[in-house]
Amino acid sequence: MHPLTAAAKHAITIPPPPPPAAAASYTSSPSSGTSDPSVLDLSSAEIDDDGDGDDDRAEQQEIKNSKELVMGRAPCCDKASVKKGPWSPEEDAKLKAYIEENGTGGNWIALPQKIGLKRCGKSCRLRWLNYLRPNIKHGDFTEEEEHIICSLYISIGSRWSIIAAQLPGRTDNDIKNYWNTKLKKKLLGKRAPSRRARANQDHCGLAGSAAAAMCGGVGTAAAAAPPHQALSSSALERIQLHMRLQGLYNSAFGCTTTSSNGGGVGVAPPQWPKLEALLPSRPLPAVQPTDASLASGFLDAHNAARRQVGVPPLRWDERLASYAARYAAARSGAGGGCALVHSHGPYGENLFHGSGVGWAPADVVAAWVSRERALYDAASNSCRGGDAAACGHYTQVVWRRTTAVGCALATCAGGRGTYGVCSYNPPGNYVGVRPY
DNA sequence: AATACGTTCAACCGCCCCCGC
DNA sequence: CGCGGGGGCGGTTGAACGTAT
Repeated sequence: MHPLTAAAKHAITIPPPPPPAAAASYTSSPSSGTSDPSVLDLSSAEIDDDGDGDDDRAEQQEIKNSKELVMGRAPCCDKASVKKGPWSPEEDAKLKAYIEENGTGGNWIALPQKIGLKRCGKSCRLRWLNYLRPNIKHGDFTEEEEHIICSLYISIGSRWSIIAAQLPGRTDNDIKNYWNTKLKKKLLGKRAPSRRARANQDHCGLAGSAAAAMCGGVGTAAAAAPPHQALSSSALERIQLHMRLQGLYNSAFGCTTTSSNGGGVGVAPPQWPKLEALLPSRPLPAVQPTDASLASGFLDAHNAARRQVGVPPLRWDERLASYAARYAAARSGAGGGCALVHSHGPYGENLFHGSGVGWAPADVVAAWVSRERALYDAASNSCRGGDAAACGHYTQVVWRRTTAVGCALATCAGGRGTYGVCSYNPPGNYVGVRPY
């Protein structure tokens, strides 16, 4: 049994992330054959056997389509009779009025027929979710929103729906567009090649900016490899972007990522955030507990959760508390950005960031425990809903072999939020091991 | 003024997961 | 338990508009 790498210390059985996360996965695997995201498996998904995966995909799709025809599976909607393209104000009004009056009825496919819209149900769903539903925000992303998007993108990659869940009023589509058209360029400080330019680069056998870089002579293993062993261009682009972002992000937002330990190949992968800790704003008066109440507040909340699963209580450890306090101070300072980036220290670690001030220790622990407890499935020792990062805080809180905890709270620079750190010893969240 | 090039963003496509039967 | 259908999601496209030459 090996402990997880520092990067994954706080979470268990994280599903394979998209290539940006995999890009940072040059550390050795502590537990081969697992879903450990720190393993970049170049031997499988990203290798295109004949250098033209499109042909394979087309062939597979053809086979699939013929099967579907034989089996008589109905298409999502009759493409011949549905309207496509931009929505008219009349269509918008029809859809909005119906949903506001009746809801979706739990069946998007049937909805357009009910209201006489010549649209695919999926198109209606998208139009409602991305444009018509109430409280949608468009454009004008704030610096804090940019910060959250960048922090999460670096950690979890292009999981736009998860990122959108942390930004009330924003849609995944909006965030995706904003990232691709503005934020990525802002961070990289370069212009993406036009489609026309990309088309001109296709003679290299690869498309996209990473491939363009290779055509220009940037030496990489993939560039040197014969075409049939090349990584897909999108994967390479995301790997390259991810590596560059780790460095650039530090200067842009004052974040500390693993690349600061030496940078580039060989460093530990970036931290996977615990997403529920990015909580919406809660305007409360600033009431900082005394040191004693802070300790007992954290300890009591932890031990209440542990009692519920029959795990022995933790004791307060001043050394751990001091470690947590130093890191909280550094991270909440002007250069730290209050980013949810782990310290890579010797202890287990849960991080918290809430907007505004006035968060009590019990609130912080509740943010880790209250929802995540329901997400942890003891039978399978994994998080429900497919998001394996979703219950890592909770499993650390109730980790049986952890005996001591020390925590700290700090106010983010400019009073723009509260940052919390709990350090645990011995650390928990080992792959393949049940918390209790 | 005309054309080429770049940017934005709504919408579509297709894959995958989950749930009900 | 397997299958089919619906919903969710990420990737991609293309029209509209802006800017540079």
